[in-house]
Amino acid sequence: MQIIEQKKAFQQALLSWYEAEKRDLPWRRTNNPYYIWISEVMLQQTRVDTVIPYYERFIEKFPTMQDLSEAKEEEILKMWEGLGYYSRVRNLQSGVREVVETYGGEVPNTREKISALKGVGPYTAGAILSIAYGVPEHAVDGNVMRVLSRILLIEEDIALPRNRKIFEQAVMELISEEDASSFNQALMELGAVICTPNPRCLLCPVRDFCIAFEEGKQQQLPIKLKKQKKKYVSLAAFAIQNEEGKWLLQKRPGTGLLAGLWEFPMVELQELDAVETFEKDTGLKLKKVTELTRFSHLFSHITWDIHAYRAQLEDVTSKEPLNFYTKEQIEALPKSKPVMKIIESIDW
DNA sequence: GAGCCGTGGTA
DNA sequence: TTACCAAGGCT
Repeated sequence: MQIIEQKKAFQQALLSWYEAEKRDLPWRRTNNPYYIWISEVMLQQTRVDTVIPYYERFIEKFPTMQDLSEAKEEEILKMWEGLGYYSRVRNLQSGVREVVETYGGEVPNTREKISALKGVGPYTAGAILSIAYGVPEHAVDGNVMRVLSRILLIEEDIALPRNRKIFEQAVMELISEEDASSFNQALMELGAVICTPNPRCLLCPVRDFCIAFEEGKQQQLPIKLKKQKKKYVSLAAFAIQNEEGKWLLQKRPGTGLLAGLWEFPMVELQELDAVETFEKDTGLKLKKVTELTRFSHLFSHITWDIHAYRAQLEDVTSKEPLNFYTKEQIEALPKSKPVMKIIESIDW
């Protein structure tokens, strides 16, 4: 394989470009393994521009692992509000607690130990090891698979998990032992700004090493076959006020979609009328029902069609205790995007 | 291994 | 508007 023979030249071209062109990102100004860890978790399936303000606020609120360890779930969810994939922050806290308790507050520096931490998979383990500690370990994400599939003309389906090891082995062949941190970040940076899905090959620092470019196949790579079908769910949400003007809110279950976030009571609609379905499902009686808004919210795998209503309770005596909150209290609770959209439609 | 788990940007 | 994407991991 010709690129292996030119390994040193490839490394130099890539690293020189990275040193000259790399973006000035907050987490590139530190080697603190805890901060690198936070950034890597936030960056999972999430764009750099989105992450930056969350990262800044998070390390300001929880500057040390001790601080994060002692935080309440409500606090950490609030700091994650709007970022998505909320289990990430619970797993992060769980992993940090384990480091504090088991490793004396020192993030371990071997793949085996660090991979055992909650929320740390093969990519994040390699990223922390190489970026924070300089360990020459692979950190294969979507960028790296796209970049290497082109440079090495790897035509295996990157949607299949078992093909990851092809790319991990390739990185271990090519990685710079002297600067594993910059090498791994450079591959990702290249994928983020040059070797994008629509590649800008004329600006590429390693064009001369790219087999796909040589053969004009860069647009056809990477091969990604799997595509998911979406589910559609129709929901009715009710913003219900009591006599004091407070609003009925409930917390979602601790696992699953939008786990632990707060929302107005919702029911899934089949054929029945929204009010009828709600009263049947909850045992509550509504009055003064008016329509608030209707919109769709797209998740990665589900589409919610939400009908939102404003209402009051006909019968305040309920078997279960109902919790009502003021506008100020609601603003302080962690909420999902759909809920925030409903709130925006309310004429307070 | 396939499905689940958010959100915002982009063509 | 639709579809796909973006520094993945868990079950």
